[in-house]
Amino acid sequence: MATTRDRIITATNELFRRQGYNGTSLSQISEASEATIGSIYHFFPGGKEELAVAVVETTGEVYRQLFEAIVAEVEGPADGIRAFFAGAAAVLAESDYIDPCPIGTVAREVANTSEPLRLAAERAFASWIASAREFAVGAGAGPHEADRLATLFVATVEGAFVLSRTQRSPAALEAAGETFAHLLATIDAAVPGSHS
Amino acid sequence: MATTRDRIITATNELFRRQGYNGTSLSQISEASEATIGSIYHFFPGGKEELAVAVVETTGEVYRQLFEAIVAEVEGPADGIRAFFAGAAAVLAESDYIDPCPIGTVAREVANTSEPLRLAAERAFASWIASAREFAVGAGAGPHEADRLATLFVATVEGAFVLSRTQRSPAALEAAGETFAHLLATIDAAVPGSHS
DNA sequence: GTCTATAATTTGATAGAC
DNA sequence: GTCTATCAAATTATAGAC
Repeated sequence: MATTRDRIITATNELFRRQGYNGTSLSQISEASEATIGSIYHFFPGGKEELAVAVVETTGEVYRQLFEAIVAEVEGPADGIRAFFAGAAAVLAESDYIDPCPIGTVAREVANTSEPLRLAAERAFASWIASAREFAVGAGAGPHEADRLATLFVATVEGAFVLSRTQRSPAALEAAGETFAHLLATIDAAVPGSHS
Repeated sequence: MATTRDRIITATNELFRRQGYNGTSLSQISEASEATIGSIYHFFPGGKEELAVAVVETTGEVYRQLFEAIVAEVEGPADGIRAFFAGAAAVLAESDYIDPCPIGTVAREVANTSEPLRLAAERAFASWIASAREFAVGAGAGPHEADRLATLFVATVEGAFVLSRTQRSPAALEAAGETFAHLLATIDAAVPGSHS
């Protein structure tokens, strides 16, 4: 059975996915989590901002593990990446195009107004990039190429979420999946940066 | 001299870039635009939502023209794309990493709560994709490949904005620029979709 | 077209009983 | 740990004089 703290984080995560940080009120969180405002402040004395940091940290870790699990269970890096984007597209369509990732939304909203939240989002992205970098190295990329591919991968995932969600179509995620699979399959030619 | 309506749109655009839609209040817009709340409702009777639609439409058109101007003045598609991403990185760093594009932020915030705003963002993205598609065709892509590259291009731009802004580093935009220039330079091999 | 005044509601946050 | 009651401030929006 979920603890109160977990219920609050889960409910906030889902509300952020639909409405973002500023669009979600504590009263909504209280109602959705079946916890009183007093309980929320008991677990997160810093209020909404501290709660949001916890949500970003939790989600960042969950998604990092999810990425690693998906690509690990498929043979070959190109097919692993393909499976990842295909899975994301399926989840998005099933959820009626609710944002899969609250971190990107929150980051864009508050990067200039809340430094603790910006840093939490930066840490989450950094952990994804580190994970993707390892994956790229396993696919044959050199350290420099792996850096670049990993950074671009995370950016592409976030961007494809924005587009697919707005268009209510998996097209952007599909385009990203196919192109990235190709980049991994032709890894030496794909990244021209080794001579720069 | 700028009309009151233009001042309101410009000020709102800049506030959305820093704080997003829900994080920006009408009183802030009133102060920044030096127009009273009454004037705002005079020009936008539908209130904040109608104003935001106008901001998204205006910004979408401005950026479409900007993209076309940048790639037109450089020789060769690969270098044109490189110039585009390099320019975006420079603007971002100069502006202390304020979001270059309010549309992506607003789209993510309200895609599930305001259909008029979601549709405005979708139209803006569609116009960019159409412009990029023409560019890809000019670079030698077939119609199918051009569709895919153009969609991925817009997604990559948006995603690189999220990452560069959160990381306060141009790395993501640079990675996107180099990889996209390469994709355009090797256009037949880059998009494996023609046989699918 | 611009202004002030204000209505009605909601916000994030706190205090203190239990 | 959970609850209710409440605060001060801010929110979108409207009315009506000028």
